Amino acid sequence: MPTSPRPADAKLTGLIGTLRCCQLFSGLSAEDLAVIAGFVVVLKLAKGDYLFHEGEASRGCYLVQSGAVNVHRVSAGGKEQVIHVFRSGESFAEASLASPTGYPANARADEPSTVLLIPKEPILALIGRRPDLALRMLGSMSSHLRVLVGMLDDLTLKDVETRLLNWLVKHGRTAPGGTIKLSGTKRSLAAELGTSSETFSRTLGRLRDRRLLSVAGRTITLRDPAALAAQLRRNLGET
Amino acid sequence: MPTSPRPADAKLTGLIGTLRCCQLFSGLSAEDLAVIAGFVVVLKLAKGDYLFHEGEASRGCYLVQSGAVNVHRVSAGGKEQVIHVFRSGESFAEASLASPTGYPANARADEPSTVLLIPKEPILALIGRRPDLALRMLGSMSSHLRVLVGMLDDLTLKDVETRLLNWLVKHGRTAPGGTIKLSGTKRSLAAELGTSSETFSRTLGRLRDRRLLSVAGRTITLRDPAALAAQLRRNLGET
DNA sequence: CGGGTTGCTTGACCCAGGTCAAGGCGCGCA
DNA sequence: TGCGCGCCTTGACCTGGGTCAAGCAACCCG
Repeated sequence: MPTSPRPADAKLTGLIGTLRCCQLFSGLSAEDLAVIAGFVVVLKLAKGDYLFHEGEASRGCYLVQSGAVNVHRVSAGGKEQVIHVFRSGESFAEASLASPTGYPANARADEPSTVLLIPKEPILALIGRRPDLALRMLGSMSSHLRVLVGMLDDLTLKDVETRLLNWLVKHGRTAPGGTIKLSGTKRSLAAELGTSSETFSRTLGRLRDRRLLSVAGRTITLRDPAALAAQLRRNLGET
Repeated sequence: MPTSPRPADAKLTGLIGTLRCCQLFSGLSAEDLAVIAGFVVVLKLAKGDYLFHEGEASRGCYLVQSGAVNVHRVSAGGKEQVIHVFRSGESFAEASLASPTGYPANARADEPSTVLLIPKEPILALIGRRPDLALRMLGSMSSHLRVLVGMLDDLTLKDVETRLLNWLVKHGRTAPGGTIKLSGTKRSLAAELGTSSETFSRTLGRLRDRRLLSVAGRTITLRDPAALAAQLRRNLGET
């Protein structure tokens, strides 16, 4: 059901609404938001479309309106390392704004997605006039740094079971009845956790055998969230 | 040989010199530099002294004047993962300025060091007045992001030999006669490369057996830099 | 309906690299 | 001069997890 064409101003107010409720711009004044909405570019992506590739010159930064964007690196041998999957309300590639070296990674839609491109020049100009926006960007980048730091010690200090438990516990908190519906394939979740689909399958199977959860297709049901959390704590403690 | 006490203004101009030649502040006007020099705190650290620990509230960000500061995380089990070793002229912990969650890692001097603490409140205030400084901070953080991203695929996509080769080639470029003098112990270099001292020793030994380099105490001599670089390229290509 | 295609699971195998343990070596210090 | 203490090196061993390969189940489509 495609949205019917609307007058430009209605589209603008819709945009402003989106901008207002994202972390990056949430505190800005209505007029600043209007300025931003004025130069934002709306992009519709099909699953598998690339937003940018490693090394390309920066066009600007991005804000996910709906869907999921997978930011990853690929090694010379073609293996992908997922850096983060950004979902609705999250922004990324701010780093490319202030750096001459272009994008340091690749971004691809893992689901059909709508993404706002915030072009480089005008947003930099606005930052020059609105120091609080600069601070906000700094904050956003600092949280990305944190994510990366978190990934680092995930990958080096924790094994696959621990990473999976961590993911389950985190996503289980917001899931009614402990039922988690995967948005993508299991393979893509495996990649997000930095492992292969085989190992993922085995690890999940082990938890299932221990009656800690049950699996039906793309739905995972946590049967014993407390025990999962306990196991997670145990794993973290002994490494 | 401790420096003799000097009049305050002489100390200030010295400081300004240091500030001017670091990446973070290099383009600022003399008066802005003077303002910064006015609130900077000089810290002398002995080897092993901690600058901050994970979770502590941010006091500000830091600039290394001399020595080496090791920023790392430690797992529940006590293992350390080095994030980066910052040396003279480099700044770090900018991320903590704009984030309410405090420092996300630990920082410790790995050698006797002099570090400038740039306190949070005054530098934030200055950023509010100098948007170009904000852009500069964004740039600095974006390069830290790049470092982390680089570490990520180092740790996941490359083996120890490749990481070591990479390190050797990078440090060999600026070394006269291909002679590299380690600033710390081999163990600490191993940690920096994300491995154990045993594996490090073995890997280095293998390169020595292949006549690509020679080792004498803390001095590594590259006998065949071209072959090292070739090997590095080969390793990167096939993974 | 029958044959692709795509995704999941499982078994078998292998290997990089971590850990434990046992020397050697250099150095400061009494 | 001898002792102790960090470092480094080397050997032996073990294991997490990646890879290859083979079955399966679900689904789409002519």
